[in-house]
Amino acid sequence: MSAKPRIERAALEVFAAHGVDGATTKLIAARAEVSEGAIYRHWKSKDELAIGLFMAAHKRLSDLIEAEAGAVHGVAAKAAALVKAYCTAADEDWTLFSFHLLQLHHFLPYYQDDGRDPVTLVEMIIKYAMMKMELPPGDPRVVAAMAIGVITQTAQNKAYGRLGDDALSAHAPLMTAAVLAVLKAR
Amino acid sequence: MSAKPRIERAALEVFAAHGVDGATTKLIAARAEVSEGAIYRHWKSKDELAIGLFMAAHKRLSDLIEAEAGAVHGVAAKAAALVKAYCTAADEDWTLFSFHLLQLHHFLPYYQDDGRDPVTLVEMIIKYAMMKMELPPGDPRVVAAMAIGVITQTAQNKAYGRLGDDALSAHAPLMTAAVLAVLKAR
DNA sequence: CACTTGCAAGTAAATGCTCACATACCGCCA
DNA sequence: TGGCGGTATGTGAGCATTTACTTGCAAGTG
Repeated sequence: MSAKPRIERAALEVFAAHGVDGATTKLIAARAEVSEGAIYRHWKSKDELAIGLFMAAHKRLSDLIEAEAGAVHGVAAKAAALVKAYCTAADEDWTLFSFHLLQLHHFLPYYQDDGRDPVTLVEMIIKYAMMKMELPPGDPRVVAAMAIGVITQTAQNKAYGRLGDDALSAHAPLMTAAVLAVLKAR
Repeated sequence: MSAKPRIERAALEVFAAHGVDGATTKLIAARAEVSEGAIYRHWKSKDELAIGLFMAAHKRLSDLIEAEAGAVHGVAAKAAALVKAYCTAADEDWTLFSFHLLQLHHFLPYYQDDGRDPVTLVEMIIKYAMMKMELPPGDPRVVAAMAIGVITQTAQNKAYGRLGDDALSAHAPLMTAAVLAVLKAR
């Protein structure tokens, strides 16, 4: 079996557990049952490996949000779509998702803001809904942050082991109601 | 002027910017305009320094939540108190607060759960309110996470520079309404 | 053969931390 | 008051270890 996917999995787990700076190439190699040199056959540096994994998660989540939210109309449906996007990403690869969640701030300097990150996407949805009077007025940046916070903090607490082993989607109905309530609250 | 407080400030800034593992003792010393050795006159290790700072922030926030929420009655007032506690902590020392916010997961293994962390405190408030039928039933762990997420994600986006330079408390009314909406939503 | 993938041993640089030494501070008693 | 000793504080060169990464070689593949 090829080493590359094994290294990716191992790196993901180690990065999620120890952070990018706390992770060592030795640990990653050991976990993948591969020599350290093997890593450098496929990536130029530890950081390139980390960035690649992070961007994959980032893109996956952004794509899901765009697809789910773009397919429906009305605030309630958009809220449900947002929750569904996060839950799908979390359920289909929890390690990748939690790595993205917990290490976000490490990579902020890297990703160019092409407006395709989750926060900006949600901001735009909210702005549009406010224009159409489907939502009461208010700073869209703050409203977006609060709505996303409902989901991400729940996911974080799950990552911290405070919510048991249920999939994130087990809490989707509750989160959907809460996101919608946040959007409408003022 | 004594070096200890200067080191604490410098460490806080460097930890917040680079993370605990990414921060070097050399950088901290340089920023504090102090020799590296001076750090070790006051702390046994870099980690001890980091843990000390983190715990100070952790305790401050927990104390504020306990005090503010303990002084009022009713769900609406408790929600306002929670927001006020976070805003006070953030406004009185933003560097300390954002360090605590962004590096939380690094210190999770350390703090013994004596039930005095912010999440547990909020969970207990919610449980009690549900018992008294002031809130609709639901998993208190998830409801607490969602309510806190409204505040922490807003703070995180501010830390990421997405909300301008206003104090966190500038958004307190909006956050209070949102937290209350989350608590009641189902 | 050409090319990719993997290994084991190694390298230079960096990191956290120490230690011998210097200086500032402070109570104490003549 | 002023000199004295003990302690707390700060220095910076230096140490052992760890780190990311490299390199020469071998085996698999087509």
